[in-house]
Amino acid sequence: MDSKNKINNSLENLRFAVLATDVVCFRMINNQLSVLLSKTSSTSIFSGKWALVGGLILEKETAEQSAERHLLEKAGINNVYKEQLYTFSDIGRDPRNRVVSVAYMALASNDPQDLTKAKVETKWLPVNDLPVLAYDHNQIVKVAIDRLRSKIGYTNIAQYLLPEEFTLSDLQAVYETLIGETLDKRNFRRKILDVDILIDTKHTRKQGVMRPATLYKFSNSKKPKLVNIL
Amino acid sequence: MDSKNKINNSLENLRFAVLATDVVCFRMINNQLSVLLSKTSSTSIFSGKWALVGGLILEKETAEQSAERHLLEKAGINNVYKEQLYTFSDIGRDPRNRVVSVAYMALASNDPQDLTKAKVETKWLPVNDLPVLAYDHNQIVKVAIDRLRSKIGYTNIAQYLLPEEFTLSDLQAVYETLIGETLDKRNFRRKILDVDILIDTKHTRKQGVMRPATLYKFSNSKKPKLVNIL
DNA sequence: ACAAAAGTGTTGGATGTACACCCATGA
DNA sequence: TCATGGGTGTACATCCAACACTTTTGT
Repeated sequence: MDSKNKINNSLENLRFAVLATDVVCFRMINNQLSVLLSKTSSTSIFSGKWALVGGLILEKETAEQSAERHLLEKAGINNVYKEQLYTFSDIGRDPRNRVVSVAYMALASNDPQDLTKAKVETKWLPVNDLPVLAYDHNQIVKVAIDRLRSKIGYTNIAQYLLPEEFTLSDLQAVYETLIGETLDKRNFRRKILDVDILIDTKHTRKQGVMRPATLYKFSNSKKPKLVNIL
Repeated sequence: MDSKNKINNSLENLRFAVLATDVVCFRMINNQLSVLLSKTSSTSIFSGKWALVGGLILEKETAEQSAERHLLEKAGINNVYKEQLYTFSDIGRDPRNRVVSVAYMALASNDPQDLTKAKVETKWLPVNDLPVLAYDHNQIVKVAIDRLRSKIGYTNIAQYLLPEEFTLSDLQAVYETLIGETLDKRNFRRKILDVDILIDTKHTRKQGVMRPATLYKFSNSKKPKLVNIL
């Protein structure tokens, strides 16, 4: 790469790969961690298999912008928490061409989809019950689950899986599902209230026949104090 | 992307980017966290500036293989701990072409270089004293430092910055440098020995005029138990 | 009055922190 | 014998885990 000519001459050879992004978008459904899938077109080599939402990165967008765009255009999801997960560059991961994919993890709360904007068929499946997905997408989901499980322990990331206002029982259920064990209600409440990241909204929610629960929200003004639940 | 023709016709347009990798290789020098830099060629647009070690990803290699290759070919470094850091895809990060870089963090112990294999001029600089680097490499280094600082708290990653055998004082110094505060010697030793990841090699190291220190090594057989130093 | 989830305190054990002196060695 | 880093124990405070019953509501 010493002269400009050399660069230009070889440029076509160096541009051998297509860039893509895949988004592992999680959401809690009936206390199960669920992932957003989209149906591949019936003419693709994975004809009819389910895949993550994603697609090509365009020349004038960053990987993150591309992930946002695909989430919105394909699934009608906008404005959710998102973080870069890992870049998958195995040579044969797409049998047709070399495709390098920058994967993202996204976390949504209830009912995040505006289906009028969704261009492809999507569905949510519990992560414990996934079929064989297209490409290496099972592997990508696994990496995302590991990341989410580990971050729940030392960050307040759980908030992105909940609506704006939620009960302490809702929050506890998210923790319990993600770490896979039950927690003591009294200890959980004391700890989560002690670290001072929740605000009592003074609202309550009645459901059915039980005593109404008070609703809390996360105080995003405070510095991200760690929560050491178990 | 419905027909094969459409794919082939547009493929050249979709291959707009060059893929590269950049490696943030850390090492402790005189109790300072230091990073490996390489000199850019004097004909590059960053003529003479220092940059991370890295380069293009080739058609037949993964990002990780490419990072390994560049570390070896350019800096003569082989067989070090390595983990994927982040993928940088900002549109203007290389002023000449669109270059998407998959960055890695590498951790080396003392004197990891075989300089007979190093093809370019390199040096190690303390991270607290870096000049303006080429491209967005200052930003990449910052991400790597943040990652390392945070992982030191809940993993045993410190081991990769030390030689095979080391004293407890060596290990404590790595922790102290990375977290930026001093630790109590007795508490540090008790905790690190309690978690049962170190093996007493029965060797000792004398240096200068002091009492010899016993050398330990990490027991990689054990499951990666966490160390909660501070 | 009952069903169902909300909400609430205490105690014993474990863990973490603060702290200062003697030891082994080579010069 | 001195200078240097190596190595050791205890007491107090704090944090964490285990544990069960009362409250509020709608039917």
